[in-house]
Amino acid sequence: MAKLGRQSLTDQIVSEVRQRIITGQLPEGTPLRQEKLAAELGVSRVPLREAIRQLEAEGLVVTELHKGTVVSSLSLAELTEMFEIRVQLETWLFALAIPRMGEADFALADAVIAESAASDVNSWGDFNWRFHSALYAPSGRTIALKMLKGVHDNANRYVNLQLAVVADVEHELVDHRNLVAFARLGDVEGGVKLLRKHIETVADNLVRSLGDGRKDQEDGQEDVA
Amino acid sequence: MAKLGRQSLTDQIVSEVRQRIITGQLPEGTPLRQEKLAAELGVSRVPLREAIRQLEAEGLVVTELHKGTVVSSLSLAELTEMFEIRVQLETWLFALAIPRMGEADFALADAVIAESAASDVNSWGDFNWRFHSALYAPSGRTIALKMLKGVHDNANRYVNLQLAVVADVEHELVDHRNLVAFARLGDVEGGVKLLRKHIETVADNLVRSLGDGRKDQEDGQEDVA
DNA sequence: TCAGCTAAAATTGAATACAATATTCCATCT
DNA sequence: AGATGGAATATTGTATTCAATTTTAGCTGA
Repeated sequence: MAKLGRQSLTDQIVSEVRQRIITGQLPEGTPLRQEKLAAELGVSRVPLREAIRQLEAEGLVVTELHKGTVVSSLSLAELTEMFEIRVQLETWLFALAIPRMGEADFALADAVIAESAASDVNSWGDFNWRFHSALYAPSGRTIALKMLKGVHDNANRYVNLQLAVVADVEHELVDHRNLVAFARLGDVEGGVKLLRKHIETVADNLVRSLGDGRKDQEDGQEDVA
Repeated sequence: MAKLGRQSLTDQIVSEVRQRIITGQLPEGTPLRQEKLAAELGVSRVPLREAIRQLEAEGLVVTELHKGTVVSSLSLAELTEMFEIRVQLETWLFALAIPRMGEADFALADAVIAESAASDVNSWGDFNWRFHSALYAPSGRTIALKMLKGVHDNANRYVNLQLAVVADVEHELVDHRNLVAFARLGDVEGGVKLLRKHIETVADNLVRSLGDGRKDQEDGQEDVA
């Protein structure tokens, strides 16, 4: 773990542990043993504990007093809810963004698409966020974007698990290109409609593919409408 | 600061400092001097630093490496955005909740209204959250509710500043009663319409009353539509 | 008076040590 | 064999100490 110049140990630990969770190196339910993990990262427990506080705020880990911290898990219902939240926030942000977008914004989104198309499937989660945030950034809603990033990060570990199916990525790329096309046309209604459908499709595919391995479905929760 | 049985020092510090920020005891821009604050709270700096990490994740404070932590401030644009986010999430949650509400849910909301009507204006922020969360809890969307609580908490410090105007609280109470009435009738469309108007009115009043004292308005941001 | 430099003081970030709590292991009893 | 109790071990939570960085104060020179 390189000591980057202007970054505290705590921040570095947050990034490292978050990455391990998102990539599945630290699967859900894994206890984070402070002594062991601190030794492995070559730091004391103090910055690690601070990092754990932050990761907990992000919902990636859960701590119980005097019992320690485990990597959190999302039920299918919670995962579904996260995509619902994405629909609510992202359709609004996209609608705000489209009338404010210029050629530089389209070019940026196109660049992210090109880069992600040429890249490794394991990087999809990162590129997906970069694409979506590029799409919404012109809205100027910084707080919502920050909240949304948290949602993306949390859902990404499951997205990453599912992406052995490369066909899904191809479909998502097609959608991404079409979203930019609608934005270029200034077609808010069409863009928002596709975005909603895009997110719902991703959610359906993910929940379906994960549903086989998860029998602890919470009740009282409907499908993404 | 009483030592409650099953709560870590860090959690207690989070609550205490959050409360001080929300009530204005720690105004925006105030530096949090770790040594001084830890001494005042009768704890070491270690749990205080952990608490600061959590408060930072909540957006209530901002930390700069090696320079310390200050109570965060929201621009008018950011405050406006928070109410916009509330509109997006709360109208959705309320629409989901109404068909799922039973007499116990209405009674709970009514009880919060009665309690807040009989209470001190300074408690309004807490009661307001309790009311709104009671209204949406039947939706079953726990993640969204948690995110929403963060938004309410952060905006509350400004709500608390403005509430010298008691007339605003009276109007809000009327709206609250009418929201419950719509829910009782199962009128999703009417309820959502009133809720949207309710939140937008609160936002307009707040921004208008704060606008006089804040000349640092961010540009490029529209009014709540 | 202002600018620049240096040392001292203040503050933050992290390591180490100590206290408190939970878990595991072992012995004993039924 | 299973249950119970106690001691040892592991782990977490927090205090104290040390190291690194920033800020402040004072001095000097132009």
